[in-house]
Amino acid sequence: MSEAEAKLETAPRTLADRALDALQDDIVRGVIAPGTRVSESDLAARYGVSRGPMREVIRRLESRKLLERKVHVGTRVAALDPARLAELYYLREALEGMAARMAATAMGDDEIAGLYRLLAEHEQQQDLKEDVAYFQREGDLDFHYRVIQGSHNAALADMLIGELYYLIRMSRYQFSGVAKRPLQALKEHRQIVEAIEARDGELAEMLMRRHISRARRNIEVDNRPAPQNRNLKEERT
Amino acid sequence: MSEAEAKLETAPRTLADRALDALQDDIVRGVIAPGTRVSESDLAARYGVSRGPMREVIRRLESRKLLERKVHVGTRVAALDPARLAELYYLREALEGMAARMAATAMGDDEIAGLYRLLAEHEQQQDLKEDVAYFQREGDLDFHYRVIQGSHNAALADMLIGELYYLIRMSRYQFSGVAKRPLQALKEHRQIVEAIEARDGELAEMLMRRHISRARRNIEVDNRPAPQNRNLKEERT
DNA sequence: GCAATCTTGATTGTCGACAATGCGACAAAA
DNA sequence: TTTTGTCGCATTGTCGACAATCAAGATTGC
Repeated sequence: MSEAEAKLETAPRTLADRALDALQDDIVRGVIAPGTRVSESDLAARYGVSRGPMREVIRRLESRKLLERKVHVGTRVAALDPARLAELYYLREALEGMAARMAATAMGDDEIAGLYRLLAEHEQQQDLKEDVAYFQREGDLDFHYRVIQGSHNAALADMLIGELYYLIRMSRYQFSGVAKRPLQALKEHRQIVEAIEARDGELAEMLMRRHISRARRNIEVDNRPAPQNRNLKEERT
Repeated sequence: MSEAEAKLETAPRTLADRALDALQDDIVRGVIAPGTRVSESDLAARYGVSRGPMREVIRRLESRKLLERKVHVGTRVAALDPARLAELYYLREALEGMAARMAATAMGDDEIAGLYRLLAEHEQQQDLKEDVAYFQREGDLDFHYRVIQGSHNAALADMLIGELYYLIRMSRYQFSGVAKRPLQALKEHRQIVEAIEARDGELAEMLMRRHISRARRNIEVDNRPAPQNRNLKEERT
């Protein structure tokens, strides 16, 4: 499974670590609905630990913005309104753009070859046309993970994968309609890889930013819940 | 004091919160030297709390990368080698570039006026030429804080101010030679503000990125400790 | 003299109990 | 009927004690 995050066996895992993974997974996958109020005791009982470790878990997930806490009141699972999600996509645009730029100069030839192999896999799955949305969902993240890692910037990778992407993954379970333009997205992926192979950092950054910007606009028009004080008549006409 | 982060009085503060602020400040200001090994009991005694709240504090500072922890072994204060610091500046370049872009369209006229006032203050202090480095040090951060807030992107501001800037501030205490080009930096600040006033997001982003990129190159040549396996002769010639 | 093993000390991980705080229900008064 | 004050319960915040683990020094055998 790719969800294990490929941790080294040598790292000893504590009760809190296991509970962290379990709770995080339940939140990301929506097993615990967004906005749900959770109590320390309940969570502790649910994951078979005491309140001590569970408090640690809560603090860590709080700093990852997966939980929201009010002192002396309680904790609830984070809820992503479309506005907040759009904010996150601006973050992705900036950070992954930089990642693509750095990847163009820092990636080894073997890594680039791996990217091409991944791309080929996705294009083949695309031909099969079965469960496209799901494969594309995970495959898309795989692609982005690789580019991020390819930047060889540990701080950048940590911020993206260790903090931002949990929320992105959660949003994909919350708002189901994600991979609506898989063919176009795949083309854009290929363009990005080609720019990286050409060692053209500027181009790679620009393409990645456009790629993510389009994804953002896609979700923005998708869930258009509260047209605040704007008159829609003009557009409709 | 500006260090209080201007929190609302209504937010109740717990023991752990106070200990967090105190320890964080001691780490950022270098009162506890980078790399120092710290034990939970010692810290708990030092800040007058029990080990429970102190463990929470440690977990939170760990996620802010101010502490590094190994399970069953212990915790030590983060040490910033120049390479890691450069990584952080690439993050700043990406994120604050985006912040400047968004600020150009999102900032209100009053906020822009405030930016100009701040700029005027700094230029006046610059004229006095007394303790330039220190003023510039804090003033520089004030400027960047304002642009970040001006983006009106809560997630972006939170990531920059709530996570990245503690490390940046710490680096300024660790590597003393920071504000080596205050006049040039001030000119660049003014350019950025003018781009924001002109509502030119693209230009504001470009200028901010160049501004931070120059700061990065500045620290890179400053502390040049380990030229790994690169031959410097060609560049020197 | 050197290496492998054991023991010891300290530190972290975990747990249950107690104190402090906030929220909601209920009742009483306007 | 509405509002306000009070009470009680549930949840969080805090603490001290016990168990598990690791690092280092002492010991023993070769």
